[in-house]
Amino acid sequence: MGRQVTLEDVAAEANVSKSSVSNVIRNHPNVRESMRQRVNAAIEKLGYRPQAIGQNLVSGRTGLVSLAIPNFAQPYFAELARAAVAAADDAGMRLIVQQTDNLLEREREAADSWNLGAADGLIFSPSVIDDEEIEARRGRAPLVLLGERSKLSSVDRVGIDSVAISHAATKHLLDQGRSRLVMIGDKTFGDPFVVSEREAGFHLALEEAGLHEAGPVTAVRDWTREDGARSIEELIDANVEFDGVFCANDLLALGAMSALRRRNLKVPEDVAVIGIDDIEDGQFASPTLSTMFIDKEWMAHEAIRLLAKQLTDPDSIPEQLSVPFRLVARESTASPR
Amino acid sequence: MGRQVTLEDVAAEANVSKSSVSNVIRNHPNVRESMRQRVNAAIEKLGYRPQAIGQNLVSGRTGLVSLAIPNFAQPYFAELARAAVAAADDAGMRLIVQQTDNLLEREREAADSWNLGAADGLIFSPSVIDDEEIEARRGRAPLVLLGERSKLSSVDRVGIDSVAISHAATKHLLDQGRSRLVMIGDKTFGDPFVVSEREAGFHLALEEAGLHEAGPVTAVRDWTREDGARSIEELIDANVEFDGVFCANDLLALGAMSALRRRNLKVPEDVAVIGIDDIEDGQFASPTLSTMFIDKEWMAHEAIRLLAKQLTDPDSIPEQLSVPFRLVARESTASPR
DNA sequence: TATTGTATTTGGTACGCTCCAAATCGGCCG
DNA sequence: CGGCCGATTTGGAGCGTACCAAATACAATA
Repeated sequence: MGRQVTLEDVAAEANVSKSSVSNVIRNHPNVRESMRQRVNAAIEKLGYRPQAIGQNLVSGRTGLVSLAIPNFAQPYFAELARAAVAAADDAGMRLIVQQTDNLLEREREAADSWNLGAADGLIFSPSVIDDEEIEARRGRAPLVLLGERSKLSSVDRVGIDSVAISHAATKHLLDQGRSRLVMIGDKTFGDPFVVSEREAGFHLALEEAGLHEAGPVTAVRDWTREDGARSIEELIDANVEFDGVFCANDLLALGAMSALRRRNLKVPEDVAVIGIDDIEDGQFASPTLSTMFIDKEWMAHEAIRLLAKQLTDPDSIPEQLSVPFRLVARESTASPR
Repeated sequence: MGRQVTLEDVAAEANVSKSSVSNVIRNHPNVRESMRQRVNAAIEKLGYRPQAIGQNLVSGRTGLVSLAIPNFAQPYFAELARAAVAAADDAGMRLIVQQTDNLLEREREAADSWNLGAADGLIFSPSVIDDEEIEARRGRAPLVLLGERSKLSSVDRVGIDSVAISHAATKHLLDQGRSRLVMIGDKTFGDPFVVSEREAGFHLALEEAGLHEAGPVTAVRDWTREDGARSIEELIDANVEFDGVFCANDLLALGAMSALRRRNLKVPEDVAVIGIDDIEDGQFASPTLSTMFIDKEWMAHEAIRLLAKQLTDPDSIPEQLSVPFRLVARESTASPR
């Protein structure tokens, strides 16, 4: 099978120089019409397609950005990925994807500048690796972190103010008249920083309400439906009494609702449930799930913007942003009448 | 800021030739220990990282594969993407992602060999574009199609036997004692081939059961929860009587269940619902959703295998595979007692 | 027609790395 | 100690494209 057609082949076919072909392709202003036609004819005839590799070599850029997130199938990240692909597209970039599965080793690989491969930069949503290590492993390539806020001010970051979000979610439960609250999702596994922030927000709201005796916070392995369901069963089996559940994310909340139903507890009559993320499932769950909306499109858009900024100006000053959020009250936290 | 460190810089630092540095990096067998150490020291000192672009240029390969699917946020595709990323990783490849949003124009771009960019090949799950056009637009680059079966035998394809799957799903509803069936999801929008296959399976099962008078099949714009919900409301508003709903995918089914609940119809007591895909949500829906399991990991794995095969042998004979599936009966189709 | 200035075209080099043939090294045998 | 041979190392030629300075073509002017 014939090898790839190159610029040079086209030049030979059209009896012109490589440069002229290049000029036509990149439609350089000063190209005579006759030249354009001759070259285009040759391109057509040979079925030539510019090969990105060659272009990249010259420019030193590939237009590719690496996106490293824990799990593409998890709705929050799936929605984030969707937004990121779209945002990258708008910016004329493409995404190379990596999945860390919340494994430290995989996150290390992702953070390691060794593994950038062809990408011009990295957008990384870390889970278990800590900031210092990310900082240590990053090369000189552009890096944008996604997710929780961080003490690190040397890196561009599109953050989530988990304390404020959790506080608002918990306060909503309290406002709806719930007072015996539990939280699902704590710091035992996963990103220690995230969960402690979410837990902090939870406790903060309880204290503001004068509930100094905090409800239990259950540990989960991952933030999945299974874990949410299991947590509820453990609480019930331990005879914990509660009328409100704050879940560290919507997936846990959906799992929790599923287990509550299995144990014949009615949501929201017996127990109110609220999550975080506002994934689409929540709108169609039964009952519909109250949650904290997080603007994933904004996150993706800003992440791409920050990356582009670094690409343009490697010495730009890092920004730390905080994503917009708001309460979305649905059936799962309706007041018991 | 200092530019990228190159192989040549390392060679200069270590006082050896570029070739030797290259040998050490690619750990060529015949390299003396002293050489290895000297070079590694220099690499360490300069913080050198091989730049993929250079390697690619020589090999003509980037190790990147493009994955084009409609929507990363849609659970079926999210799960497929997750599996694909993992499978690519196992094969030492990485994925560049594209999202077509079921738009013909975007699918054309994806299919167009122009847009392969740095990728060595393309794994494409088409939705609205037809086979002939894909065939016409593909260059010589490796291509693997995902999704429905096709008449095209000139392309590797990991197919879904939609007729058989829909037939099995519909038969399950009938087996559970339902007889007034409707189907949600038809050929008006989206991939004409897919839906007509799914519809064909539906009708086939009805005819086998002697129900020659087929139930209505509602058209949907996309295959989303919203569309599933709207379809149910339209059916009810049109006073259609039914005790079983076959949905072309799980998302439609989840939307349908949500609307049924809103209209005070009990699932499965009043109406049984079944979907296709076995997305994770279904297990935690209320009631849990019966569905047809489709092995997405197998699909992803085979797709990568086929792509690798084409990369190895460009003249290999195209294969058309059919993904394994099976019925997963859950609460939503339990028999009314 | 010679001249000048502008519009086009072109040759050649650089990009970072791999690979291969040729050169060099080092040890061993006679 | 010279000669050999296998083990190492090295120079240099690409890989496909962009860019730039230099060369050439063309048109208009004197």
